[in-house]
Amino acid sequence: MELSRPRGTRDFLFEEMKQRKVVASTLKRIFENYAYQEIKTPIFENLSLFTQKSGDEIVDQLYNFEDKGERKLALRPELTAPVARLYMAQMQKSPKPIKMYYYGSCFRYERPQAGRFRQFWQFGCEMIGGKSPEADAEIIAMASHSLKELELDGFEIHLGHLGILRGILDEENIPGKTQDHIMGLIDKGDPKLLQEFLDESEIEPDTQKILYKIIEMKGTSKVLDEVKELLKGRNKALEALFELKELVETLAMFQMDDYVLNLGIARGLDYYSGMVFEIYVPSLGAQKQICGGGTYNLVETFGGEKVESTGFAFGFDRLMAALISQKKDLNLKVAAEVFVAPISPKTRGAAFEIAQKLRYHGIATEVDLGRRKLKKLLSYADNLGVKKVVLVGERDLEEGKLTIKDMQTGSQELVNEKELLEYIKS
RNA sequence: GCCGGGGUGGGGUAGGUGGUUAUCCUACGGGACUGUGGAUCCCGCGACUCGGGUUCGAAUCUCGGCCCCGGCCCCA
Repeated sequence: MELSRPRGTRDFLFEEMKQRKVVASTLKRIFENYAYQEIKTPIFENLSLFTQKSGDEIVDQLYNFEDKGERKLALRPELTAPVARLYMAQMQKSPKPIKMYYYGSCFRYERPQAGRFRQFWQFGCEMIGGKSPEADAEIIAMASHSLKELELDGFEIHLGHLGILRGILDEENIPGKTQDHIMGLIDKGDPKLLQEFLDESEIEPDTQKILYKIIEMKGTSKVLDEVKELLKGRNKALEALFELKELVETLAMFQMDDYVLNLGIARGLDYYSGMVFEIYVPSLGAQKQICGGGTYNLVETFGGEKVESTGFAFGFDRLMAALISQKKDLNLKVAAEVFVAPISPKTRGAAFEIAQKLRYHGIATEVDLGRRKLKKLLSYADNLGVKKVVLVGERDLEEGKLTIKDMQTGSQELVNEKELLEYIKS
């Protein structure tokens, strides 16, 4: 029998699960502080949900199958499309903006490597409707706030706007498909390939120069003025630039200044339309991106009424990898706070009574289930990391007392049975 | 899909020019030891990724598969 895990999957043991739980609950707390509400969608969807958006090519990158009713299904490769589907089906007439977040695993049929698995987790959010610089700013501020709360060091937020590049190309009457191809080349970050393509295209040399310059533009809000000069007379691109400028000004009101403007961000996706941002942790290596998002128009590509949305998702596993590599103290809980140890077989019954009492009062408690000797119990309790051991002895019980051992100091104290709860809680 | 490096008890490891019973730490089980024994000591359990080849003999050499690690492609 084959007992190994499928390729690209992982088991998470106690310690790792605790770390992941701490991080997930921190993110939940922050998102909820920004008035986002959690949703959950199915692990599998109709295959067409994903092919409609990204074309049939993606089929070889996802886990798809036919069920017994010959329905074509796929394990979800991401969560934006399912959320858009949910919105279309049930929320189109809900008051805007709709703010929701999700946490769940996604599946892609890819070659596993650093920071890349076949089952991976995304923690993200979508704000549907209510597009404004304020909305975009709040989202970016929330992403940044989340990482600060987790005390992640060395992350870089890169912020751009696709409307600038698209605007230039639109005004040159470049057809959509060609535009997508160019954006793809820009996203790759390989100047040679881009140049080769542009050389063969019919794009004016002047425009080409501007494109090259813009995708190199990085830095503080000063670059916006430089870009403005470059874009003289190109109204569509200027409009996008103005939007970005407004966003930058609004970010200042959200006390956000730790980002880099990067007009070379293209994000391979064709449904992104406006502001885009990505967050990197360079120390992670090849898969350094831990977050990506922006403004998009997905609902429209699904045939719904046009509504602008903004969203982003953390690559949860990469975020974990970054935090763990920085050895962040994640406030891990131990499995049990208290261990109840019968000193002799005769007090086992009393030990269960005490353990149940503690548990009903919300104290994580472990008790001897293996009829082991005291030495083993103390050793086990030590391994568990409990703070206190309640020693249940015959002689003490006769006087209505219990011995409580502090595992850190080794000191012991006799306590009245009735005062146990108070003593433990203090 | 491509390139490179790997895989030894539950966890972490030594051995690698072929040659007795495969090293050590830890964890686990038992005992010294039936109310303080979380210590110490003793005993025990437990592994060469899988399959083929070379060989009298393979953890070691060789070929292939699987999986892991790193990189490329891709990355919604």
